[in-house]
Amino acid sequence: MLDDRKLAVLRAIVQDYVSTEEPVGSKTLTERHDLGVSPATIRNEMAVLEEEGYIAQPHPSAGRVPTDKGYRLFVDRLSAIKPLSVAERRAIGQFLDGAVDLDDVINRTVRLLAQLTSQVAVVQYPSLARATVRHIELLPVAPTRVLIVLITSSGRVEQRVIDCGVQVDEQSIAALRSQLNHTVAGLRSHDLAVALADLRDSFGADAQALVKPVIAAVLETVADQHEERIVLGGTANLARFVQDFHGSIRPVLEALEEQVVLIHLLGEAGGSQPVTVRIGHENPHEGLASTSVVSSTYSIEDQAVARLGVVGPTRMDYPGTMGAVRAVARYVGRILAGQ
Amino acid sequence: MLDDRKLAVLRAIVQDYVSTEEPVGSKTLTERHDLGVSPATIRNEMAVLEEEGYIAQPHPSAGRVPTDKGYRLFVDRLSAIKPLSVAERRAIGQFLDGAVDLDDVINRTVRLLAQLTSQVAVVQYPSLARATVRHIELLPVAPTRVLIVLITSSGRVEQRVIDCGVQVDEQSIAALRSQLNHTVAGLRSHDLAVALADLRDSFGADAQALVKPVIAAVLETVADQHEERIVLGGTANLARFVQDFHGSIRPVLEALEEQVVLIHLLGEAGGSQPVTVRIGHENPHEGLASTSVVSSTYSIEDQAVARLGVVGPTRMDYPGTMGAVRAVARYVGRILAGQ
DNA sequence: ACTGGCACTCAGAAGGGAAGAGTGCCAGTC
DNA sequence: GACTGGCACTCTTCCCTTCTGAGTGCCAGT
Repeated sequence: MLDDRKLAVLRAIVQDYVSTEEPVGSKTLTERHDLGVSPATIRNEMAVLEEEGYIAQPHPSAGRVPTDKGYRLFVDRLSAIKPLSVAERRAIGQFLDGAVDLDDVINRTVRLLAQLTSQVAVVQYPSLARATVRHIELLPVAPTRVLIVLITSSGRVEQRVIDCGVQVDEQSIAALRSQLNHTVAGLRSHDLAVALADLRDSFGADAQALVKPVIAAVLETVADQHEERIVLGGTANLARFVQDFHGSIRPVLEALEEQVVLIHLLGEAGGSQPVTVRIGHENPHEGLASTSVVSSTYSIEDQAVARLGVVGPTRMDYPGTMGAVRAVARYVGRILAGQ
Repeated sequence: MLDDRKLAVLRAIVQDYVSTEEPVGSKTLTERHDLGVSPATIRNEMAVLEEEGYIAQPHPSAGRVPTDKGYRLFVDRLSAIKPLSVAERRAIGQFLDGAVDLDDVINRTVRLLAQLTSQVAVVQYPSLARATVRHIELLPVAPTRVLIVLITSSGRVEQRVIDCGVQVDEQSIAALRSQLNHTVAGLRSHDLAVALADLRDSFGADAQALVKPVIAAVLETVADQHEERIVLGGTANLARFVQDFHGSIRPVLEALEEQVVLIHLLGEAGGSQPVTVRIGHENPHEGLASTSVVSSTYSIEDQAVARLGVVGPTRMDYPGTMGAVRAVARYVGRILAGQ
């Protein structure tokens, strides 16, 4: 359907539009790119591209602008991820190496990504579900209340206070703690659930007032996918793209404030590609219809644990952004593995 | 210097400007407010107010707009904090009552404040320095590494991993843990530092490899004022005030992204007033020169622990915002005390 | 299949009143 | 002496028109 020259024209349009922010016409296109044909020929090609829905005209006598479909084709077939420069890579490494703990790594990552891409960065904390439980701590904080602290292999700490209803003594808490830790060691999600259920049933009826809520809370914490923590940074960068968002960045800011939206934003692990791109309306949320999300999974010791990415206008530098996201994802995984 | 009528005029100007978003002239002023005199008289009063620096003209033939100084006078002498309606109070209570833990309380608070005031909300986590340490937990996470978890009376959990350099055994960790907990019980900042130093010296030379870094880390964590966690919400509301910020909300968003700025933003406990207001240039940061910050301390069981507030354009409804901030601060303290 | 040329369209800039809001000042009134 | 009505003046804002330039589609010619 689309011969090589049409693809070359589309590529040129995307590149020009991204860098100039202005609809691109046939004449400027031939001037800036060595396509070897005249504007008139380009016009014919453009007419076809428009008919097929890859480009569009903002108004009748303006140049062309890529559509979501056009960007999609560009990302899939017309461009390659652009590796970062050596200097950039070194800067990333140095910046992340200074981190002292998990929180610090995540915070630094989000700032780094935002700065590197001049866009909004989103970083998810390493997932509980895929991590193993390293330790469970139980602490009485009031006569009937127990604080549960859960430490995972990814260094994440989850806490929760439960109320047992009845008075609980230090001794039974200590007993339960040691049993719990013995049971959970190294287990992942499903196996953990089974093992904990067994453990719960092994306690006598008198201990259930304590054991039952504690184990329920542990299971809930582990299973609770909704508790995914996500950190956002670089929202100020949005201000540079007011025009791309039809004059108001409000809907975008609103979407980014909803935790639920954020969680779905980064999407699922995208099969074989290292970097996933969601363009415009491919995004799940209305307010993000004119944004694109470039995201990637990061892994700790070959275990995919979470995702990170950036949100920007559909008119973004895809190759560069993809390169930055990929590079940062790799480094973060490496840093976290070392901790 | 300023007689009652001039004050009445200033009050009317502030109220009108806040509600209409437009410079207010002498004629409209007499139409909307029952000042009992003609526009010409008002004009004379306005001329004086302008000379004194309470109001200004955006351009020669426009109406008047309050200056920072004008707002200041309005807040200090011309208005009273507006209590929330019963319905609003009930809504606050219900919304916050649903919170399950500290994180949830803080998150709900920030959302609540943002929605209630239609502005950007800022909430600080209860301060470590003023809280007592409820429990310290030590967990070996690797041969030479120990995870320190610190639980404060305000329900906050701080974590840190340290590397002792040498291999440490479970037994000495357990011993140190029980000693630590025995020592810190109920102590606040300064006393805690002294007690911990004593404790450290009481250990033998062979144990110092473990004891020294652990105690140092505990002290650091407790003393570290910079680690104040602050949560932000409702930034989307900024978009509504683009005009107030000379066309770009970028500097504001940037300022709000800097942790350091945020920490200084809420300011210090403001003496006797329940609610502190910082207007325009009174703010410490350049980017916030056309915003005002309304903040308040919140207390847990009469112990002031942290602050919360909102950031909005200087052209804001001060009485209403102050009422909302005060009410939320009270409720949060109450909720946290109950947990 | 490509190109040059031409007529056409339309957004956006530039210019020019006209309207409207607001001001300062002054002379007159209570 | 304080207040008011009136008046001349100053600006912004809005709307209208005009003009320019970029860009298009189409067609006949190479």
